[in-house]
Amino acid sequence: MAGAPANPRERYRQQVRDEIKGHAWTQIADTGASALSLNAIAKLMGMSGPALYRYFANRDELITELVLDAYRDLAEVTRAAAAAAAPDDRLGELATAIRRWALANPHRYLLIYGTPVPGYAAPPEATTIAGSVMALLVTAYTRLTTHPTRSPAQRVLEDHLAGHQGWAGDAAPAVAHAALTFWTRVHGVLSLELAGHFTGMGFDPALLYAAEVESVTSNRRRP
Amino acid sequence: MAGAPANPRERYRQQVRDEIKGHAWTQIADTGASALSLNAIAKLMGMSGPALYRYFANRDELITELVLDAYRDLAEVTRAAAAAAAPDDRLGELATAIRRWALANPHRYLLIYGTPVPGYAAPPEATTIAGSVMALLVTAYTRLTTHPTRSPAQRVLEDHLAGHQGWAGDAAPAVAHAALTFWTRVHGVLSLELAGHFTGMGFDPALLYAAEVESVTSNRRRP
DNA sequence: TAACTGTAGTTAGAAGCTATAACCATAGTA
DNA sequence: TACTATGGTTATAGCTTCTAACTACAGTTA
Repeated sequence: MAGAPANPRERYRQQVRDEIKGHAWTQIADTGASALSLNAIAKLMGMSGPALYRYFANRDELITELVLDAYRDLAEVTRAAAAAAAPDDRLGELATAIRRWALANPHRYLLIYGTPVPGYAAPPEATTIAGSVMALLVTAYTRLTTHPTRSPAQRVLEDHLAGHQGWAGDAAPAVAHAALTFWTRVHGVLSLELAGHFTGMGFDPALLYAAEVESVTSNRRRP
Repeated sequence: MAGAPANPRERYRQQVRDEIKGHAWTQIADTGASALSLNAIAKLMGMSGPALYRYFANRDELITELVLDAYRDLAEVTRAAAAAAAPDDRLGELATAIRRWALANPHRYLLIYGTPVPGYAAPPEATTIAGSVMALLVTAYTRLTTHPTRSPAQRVLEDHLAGHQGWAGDAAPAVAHAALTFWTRVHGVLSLELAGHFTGMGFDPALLYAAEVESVTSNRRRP
C-alpha cells in the first residue's frame, strides 16, 4: 500500500495498519462509516481497545486514511480505463469503469462523494487526487471538438468558465464545461442509485445511466 | 406542524416535540446528523437525559421525524412553486425553487438525498412524499411534448420505461424519462455543491446549475 | 554476548453516549 | 375531592473514544 518497509519494525507496523483498514472497510460495509468502531476492530484482531491508538491517532485519522485509499483506488481505476481505451471510446469506457467501481464499492464511493462529515476536512491530498480524475476527463474531452449548438445558459457558463477554470488548465471553456457536466450527470445517477432512491421505482438504473452518459458524449466530433 | 391540539396535554406534548426538533436541527447543522445527541438536546432544554424518551422512542424515531419534516417542507415548496408558475415556466420555476430550498437548508437536503444512515430505513411515508414531488415533475412535463431526436440509448431507456414506470402513472415514457433526468441532473449539481466538492474550483455553481436546468427544459415544445 | 531503548501491548479510568427500570409529583379529569 | 395517566426524576447497564501509567519484549548497539 505504501512505500518501502525499511525496518522490520516499520514493516510490521504497515501490516497491522493494513489489517486494521481491512477490518474497517468490512465494518463500514455493513454498519456504515458513521458507526465505525475502533474498539470492535481491536477485538476482531484479538487485541484490546487502546492498542489501536498506537497505529492511528484517533478515529478521524483512520477515516481520513480510508478516504485517501478510496480516492487512490478510484483514480487508479479511471486511469487504467482511460489508458486501455481507444481515444474515441475513452469517455464511454471511463463512464462504465466509474459505474462498475461505484457499484462494487458503494461505501467507498459514498465516503468520497456522499454527505461530508461536518467538522471533518478532507486532506489536501484528497482534492489533489480528485483533480487528477478531473484532468483525465478534461484530456479525454480535449481530443474532441465540442460543438453542439450552444444554448444561452451554456454560453453564459462557458464565458464565465473562461476566467474561472484553473482546475482545467488551458483547455477550452467548452471542454471544461463538458468535463464538469460529465461529472455531475454521472454522479447524479450514481449517488441516487447507491443511496437507494430508485428502489421501488422498478426501472433499471443501468439504462438511465447509459442514456445520461450518451447525452454527455454524443454531439461531439473529432477534429 | 401537525393537526389539531385537542387536549391541553397533547398540545403541550406537541410544543415540546417541536422544540426538541428545533434543537435537533441546529445540532445537525453544526455537528451533523450522525452525531446527533439526545442527551445534549435534553440538557439544552434544561431537563435531564431520559426525559426525551417520553417524546421519542429512540434516536431513530427522532431522525425519522426530521426526515419526514424535511420531505414535507420540500414537497410544499415545490408544490407552491409549481402552482404559482405559468405552465410554460413551470419547470424552470421548480428548478429554482428546489435550488433555493437546498441552499437555504443544506442539511435538510442532505438528510433526504445524502448518504443514507446505515441501519436506518426510510418510512414508507417518505417515499410517498418523494413520489408526490416526482408527480409534480411528471405533470409539468406532460404539458409539453418532448421530442428531441431520440438517441439510441434514449430509445432503449424509454422502451424499457414503457413497462417499468409505475411511479409515473400512464404518462408517456418520454415524459417519465424527462422527469427522471430532471431529477438526476439537478441532484448531481446540487449534491456536489452542498458537499463542497466545487469549492476551490473557482467557478460559480449557479451558472452550471442554470446550464443543466436548461439542458433538461429546452428542446421541448407545447403540443 | 550483554545491556539498552523504543515500541507494542496491557489494564484502569474519565467522560460521553443510548436506552431501560423504578420511582415520584402533579396536571387534567371524573 | 380523589384518581390516574403523564412528565419528569435518578440509578444503572453497556457501549463508545481516548488518556495515563505500566509491562514486556524486539531490534539495535556497544
